[in-house]
Amino acid sequence: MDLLNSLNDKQREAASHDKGPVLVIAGAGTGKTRVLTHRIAYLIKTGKAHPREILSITFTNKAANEMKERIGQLIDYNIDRMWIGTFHSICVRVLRKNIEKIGYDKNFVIYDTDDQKLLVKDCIKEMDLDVKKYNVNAIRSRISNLKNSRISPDKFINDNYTDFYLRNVGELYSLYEKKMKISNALDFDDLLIKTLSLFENNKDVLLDYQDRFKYVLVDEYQDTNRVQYLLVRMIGKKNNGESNVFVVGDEDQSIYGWRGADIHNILDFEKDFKGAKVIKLEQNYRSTDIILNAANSVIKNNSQRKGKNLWTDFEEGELIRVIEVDNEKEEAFMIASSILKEIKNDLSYSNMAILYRTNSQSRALEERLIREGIRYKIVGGLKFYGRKEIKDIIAYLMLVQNPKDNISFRRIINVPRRKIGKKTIDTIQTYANNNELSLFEAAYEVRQMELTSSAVKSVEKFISIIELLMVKKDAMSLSEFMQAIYEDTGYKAMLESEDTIEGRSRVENVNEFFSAAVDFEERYEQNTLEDFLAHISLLSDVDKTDEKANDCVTLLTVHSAKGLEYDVVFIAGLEEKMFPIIRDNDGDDEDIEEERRLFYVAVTRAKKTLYLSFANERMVFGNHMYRTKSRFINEIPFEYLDVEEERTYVSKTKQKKQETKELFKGEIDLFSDIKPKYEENNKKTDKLCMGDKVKHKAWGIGTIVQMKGEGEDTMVTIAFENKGIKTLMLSFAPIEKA
DNA sequence: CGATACGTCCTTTTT
DNA sequence: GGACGTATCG
Repeated sequence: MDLLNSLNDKQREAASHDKGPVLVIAGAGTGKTRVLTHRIAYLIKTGKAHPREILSITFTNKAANEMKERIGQLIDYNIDRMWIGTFHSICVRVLRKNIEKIGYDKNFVIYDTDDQKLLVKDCIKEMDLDVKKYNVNAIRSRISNLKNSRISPDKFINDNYTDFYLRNVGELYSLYEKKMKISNALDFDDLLIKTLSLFENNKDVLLDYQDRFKYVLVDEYQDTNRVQYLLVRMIGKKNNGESNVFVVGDEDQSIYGWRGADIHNILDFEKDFKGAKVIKLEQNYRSTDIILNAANSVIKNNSQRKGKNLWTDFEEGELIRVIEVDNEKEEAFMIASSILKEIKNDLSYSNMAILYRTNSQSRALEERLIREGIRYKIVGGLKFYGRKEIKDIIAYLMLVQNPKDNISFRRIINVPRRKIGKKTIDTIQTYANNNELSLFEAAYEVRQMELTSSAVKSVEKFISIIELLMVKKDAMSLSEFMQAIYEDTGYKAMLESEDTIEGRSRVENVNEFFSAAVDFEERYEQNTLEDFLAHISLLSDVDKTDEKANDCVTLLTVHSAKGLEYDVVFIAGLEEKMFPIIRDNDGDDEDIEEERRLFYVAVTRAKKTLYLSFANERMVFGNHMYRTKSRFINEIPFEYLDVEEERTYVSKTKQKKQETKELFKGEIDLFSDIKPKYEENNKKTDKLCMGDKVKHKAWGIGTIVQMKGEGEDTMVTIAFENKGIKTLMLSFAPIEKA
């Protein structure tokens, strides 16, 4: 069949497999997405399955969309009725239809990690516990772990009755669950767990889905957790003993153990699904021989693996460049310089990525990239949807969608200011707690509470605003409704009256959010408010990055980089305690193995060129900390490395650094056509000051609203008339006094 | 009630 | 070095 002609033998064997469970062990870059898309196309084209009989689970929505597209290119069938998406989005789909069967309202909302934290905080306060002893984040992740292990609050409390601290953790867990229920809200874990219990308690519902989905495919199987495994088994294993479960994964790329992912799911697949066929894909089509050998040498230090060895037909390629620097600023400098050098080799920015272990590393890199005029985009980190103004608008949306949502209620009852202060809110909260009501329900009975008449009036006014919006919701399209929210609540007036730099950039953000809603409306048929809310809360960081931002260097964590590839990859911060991250007193072997897998993932993102950098000193919380080279660099055989840079940096005197800077300066200037001469610019520092009008080459006229730093490090924030607020390095910005 | 001023904690990684 | 919470004052 010519559909499968372009595949190699192993890939074809997997794609054309008929009935029965299959585990495809697919090393990095061995074409697993090809196998998945071709398999689906094959199933449909040969008539083995109708699109609606296929359930395909991916790790991100982006991966789902790409797969859909690629299948569409392979065959000429309508595949809209196929289910493809992340575990979470598929569970939402199931729950929207069936959640009433397990005692929730259909209009439930999804709480993200921030919402969860607020809720945990509430619980700690309500139980009058010491905030210092009960760390919100620790409790939150503990609750998450317990939920995923399916340990109930009662059981946990009983098991730990003699331990004061743990017993309280159990009580917090219990209270948290109670509050979630009152708010008719589900957290990320609930989406999976509630689906599981729905299936367990309603066999008929489960049977429907078992019947429907003849073929179940799961990508990134190594990163599934216990609950996800159970879901796959439930839907995949039919009553007649048949199970057409097709999972693809790579135990060497299992990097979500901390989130409950269980590497044993993939290691034990053959036990779990009797008669499973195992197919190994070992030919890599991505990286050079040297990069691959380096990756292999590192990962073989792990014990928890099935074992495989990637190989390639590709040429040997370049040596891996190791860069040793003094600190994170120099690291950023060296990376930026190397990017500019690579640009010379006909590579574009979009072919390059900088990977790091923690999001906080992006700042130093970013500063340098701005300074060198290198376009970049950051995946994750400062999250658009995490901004106050966006969260506020979302809270309004969520409250109208589900009035029981207490977290959202609290968030916006006094934003914009409505003269409803802490005391009033506490009173409502107490009343709500005593009567087992949600805050919104309690607010209706505000007259029964001991409050001043003006407070009562303010609360009632707030209620009527929300009530009106609830009516409007059903009469308007999503985007119209969002506009109504913005105006009716007074939020728009609040932002516009602010008239500060931040205020204006908030207006811009809100507008951007609205255009995202319009976009959503046009793109999807299912485009109600609840669809939109589910959509935005389930987007992954990778999903959120702007595809349209063209020709940019990508900055992202190694976790976010999973599944992606670039010609040139920089891995930054390769120091002990950084990558691998080792927290003070736990030297768990399993943790180190996961870190090593993470490094393996990072290395195998590179197609042609790989840079590894480490700093001898790094700022942590504003303290200088000495660092040593990561063990992972030492695990790569020396013959694959080019450590020349090390010699450049043998001396740590300032003079030596100057020399290196000089060395790169000439090259940098070659490419910086938008960057005027450095010296000339430096003089601007003296001339310009706050409030001055300036003219920018690209952005036109603007006003300086902030200046930070001195001399060549001065940063200016300029409010442009049409282009918004930008922060620039004064010494490099193409601006002049207007 | 709300604005401002300082102290404390923190950081893995994300659906 | 920054987000967030508490203290203090207008």
